[in-house]
Amino acid sequence: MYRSHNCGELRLTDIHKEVTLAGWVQKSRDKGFMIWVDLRDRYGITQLIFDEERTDATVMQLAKSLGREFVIQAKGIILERESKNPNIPTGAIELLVKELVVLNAALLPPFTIEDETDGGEDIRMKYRYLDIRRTPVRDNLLFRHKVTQEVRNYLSALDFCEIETPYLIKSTPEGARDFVVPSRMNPGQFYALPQSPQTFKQLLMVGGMDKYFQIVKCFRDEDLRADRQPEFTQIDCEMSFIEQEDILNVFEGLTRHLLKETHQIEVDKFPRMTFDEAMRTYGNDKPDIRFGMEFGELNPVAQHKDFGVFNNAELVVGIAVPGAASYTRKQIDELIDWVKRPQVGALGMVYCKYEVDGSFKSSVDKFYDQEDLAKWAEITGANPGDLILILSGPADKTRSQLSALRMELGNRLGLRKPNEFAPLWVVDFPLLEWDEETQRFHAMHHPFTSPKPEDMHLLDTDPSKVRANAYDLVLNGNEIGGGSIRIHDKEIQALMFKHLGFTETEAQEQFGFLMNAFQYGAPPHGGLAFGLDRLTAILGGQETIRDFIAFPKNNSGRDVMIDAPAAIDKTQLDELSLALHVK
RNA sequence: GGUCUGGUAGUUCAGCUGGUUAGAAUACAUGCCUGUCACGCAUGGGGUCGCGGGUUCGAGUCCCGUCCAGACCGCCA
Repeated sequence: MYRSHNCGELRLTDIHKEVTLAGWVQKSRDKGFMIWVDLRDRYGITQLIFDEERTDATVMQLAKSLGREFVIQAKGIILERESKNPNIPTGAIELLVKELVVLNAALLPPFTIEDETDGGEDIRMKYRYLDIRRTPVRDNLLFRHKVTQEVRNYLSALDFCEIETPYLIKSTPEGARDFVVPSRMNPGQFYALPQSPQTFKQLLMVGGMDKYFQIVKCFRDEDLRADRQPEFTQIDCEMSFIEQEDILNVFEGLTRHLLKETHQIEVDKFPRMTFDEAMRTYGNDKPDIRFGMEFGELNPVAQHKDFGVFNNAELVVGIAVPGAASYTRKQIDELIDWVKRPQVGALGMVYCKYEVDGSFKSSVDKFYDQEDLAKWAEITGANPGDLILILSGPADKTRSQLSALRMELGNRLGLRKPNEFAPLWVVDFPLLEWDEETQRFHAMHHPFTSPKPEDMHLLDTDPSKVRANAYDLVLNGNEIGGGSIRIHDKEIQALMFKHLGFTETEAQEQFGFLMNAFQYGAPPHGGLAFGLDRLTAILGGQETIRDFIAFPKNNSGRDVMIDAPAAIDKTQLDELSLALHVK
C-alpha cells in the first residue's frame, strides 16, 4: 500500500493517527534543526515535519536531500501544529515522519510548479505534464470533468442515449477543410476525420434512436485561434418528432442546469433575438448582452446636412460609451486609430461628447447644431457624460466594425465580467450566404438545415432572404452551440443541393446514402451541438480553450510536447502508396 | 495568405538617442538559523542577447532576411 490517505483530507480530527502519504515535494523549508516539506498530490498539500529531536538521524539526512518534485512516501503520526496555517485546509495538522522513501528522484523542473508559476506559455506547453501538476490547470481539468458529467446526467435522465459514431469517414467539399487519413488497404483512397457526426446522427434518427447525444471529438483543418483547436470536442445532440421550440427548451434546460451546478446561478428564461435583430442592434450574430452600448442608426438625423461622408454612406451608426465624454483628444485619437487598423478597417470615426452640463461637442460641429446632436444622443441612448462614436459606410461592413469597437470598449471598460452569465438564443438565421470567392451560395449552417416553410417560395427568386430553422446559443459573446431542424424529405434535400450548386450526380455521390435513407421513413428531426471546450472555458470564466484541454495544440497546430506533426519514413509512405513532393 | 506584438540567466523581465566587464527578481548550490508555511540572513555559480547577413571605430540596441511564439483579419458549412 503506497498511501493510506491523500494529501488533502487530514484534519485535526485525525490527530495521533498513523498514516502513510505519497506525493510530490512541492517545497521544503530547511531550518537546520527542523525541516518542513510540503507534500502535494491531486487533492491538496500536507506539511511533513522532520526535526532533530524526534526524527531519526538517517531519515533527517534523507529529508535534507529532497529536491523539488521528488516523488516520496512518508509514514508517521499526525500531530497538531504548533503554529497553524489558516490558508490551507490541512493547515492545522502536520505529519511527523518516521519513515521516508524516495520513490523517484526528479530533475529540477524548468519552471516552478506553483499556482503563480514563473513559466511562460511556451515552456509550459512543452512540459505540459508538469503544468498539469499546477492547481489552476488541474482545477480546469476537474471542472471540465464536472461539466461533462453533468451533461451526461442531465441528458441521460431525459432518455437521451450516448452512441458513438465513426471517426474514419468520407471527405466532402462543403464546409471546413477535412483532415484526411490514407487507406493502406485501399491504395490511393482516403478517409476523412469528421468535422461533426452530422450525417450519422441523422441516420440514427432514421434508425429510430429518437434522442441521441455524444461527447465527441471533431476535426477541422483550419487556422487556429484562442478559442479554436484543430481537434475539439462537441456535445452533439439530435432528437426526433420535435419542433424548434422543443429543442430550445431541452437545451436551455441543460445550460441552466450547468450554470446551477457549476456556479449555483439560477437564470431566468433565456432571451431570444432574431439574426436580423442581432445584426442591427449589435452588428454581430453572437452579441455579448452583459452590457449595453446598443447600436443607434442615425441615417434619418445625420444625412442631408452637408456632411458628405454621412450623406454618401449606406449606413450611419453609433454607440454611446458610458462615462467617456471626459476622454481627452489623445484618448479619442487612439480609438480612431484603433478602428483604422487593418483588422478593423474603418476609414475614420466621428465622435460627439454629451457633456455633463447637457451640451454637445462633436468633431462635426461645422455641419450639425446642438439640436441635431441631441437627436443622436436620443437614438444611441446616450446620457450626459457619455461619448457617442459614429461609423459610416456599407451596412454590413460598418456594423461589423462598430461591433469590433463595442467589444473592445466592453473589455477596456471592464463591462465583460467573467462571473456574470448572459445566455441568448439567436434564431431565424438565413439559410444561405453568398460567397464572393466561389460566386455561389453556401449553406450558412449546413446543407441539411431546413428552410422555413413560409420562406420556401423565395428559394428561386431571392435565395438570400430565405430564413432557416436554425439557431445558436450565445453565452457572453461566444457561440457555444448551434443547431437546426433538419430536412427529412428526399426531394427537399435534393432541392437544397441543387441551390448549393451540386449537380444531381455530385449530390448522389456525396450524400446519396443520406437521401436514400430518407426514403425509408425518416422522422422529422433536429438537433444541436455545443462546443464543449468553449462552453467549459466560458463557464470557467475564461476565453482561452487551451487552458481546459489536457494536451492542446499551439497556434500553428503543433503539439510541441510530442513534436507533432512529423515526417514519416519511406516504408510507411510505400505501404500507403504515397509519394511526397514538398515544395 | 495577411497585420501586429514579442524572443536577453533555468524562468519572468529591465536594458534610454548605438559606447567600459549586460542587470533585477525568482529559481538553483553551499553555509547559518529552535515553528516555517512567498520563511529569513550570507556567499556563490549561471548568458553564442533566437539564427544569418549588413551598416558602424563600436550593435542586445539600427537595417534586411529568416525561424519560433502569441493575438487578430482572411478562413472556420
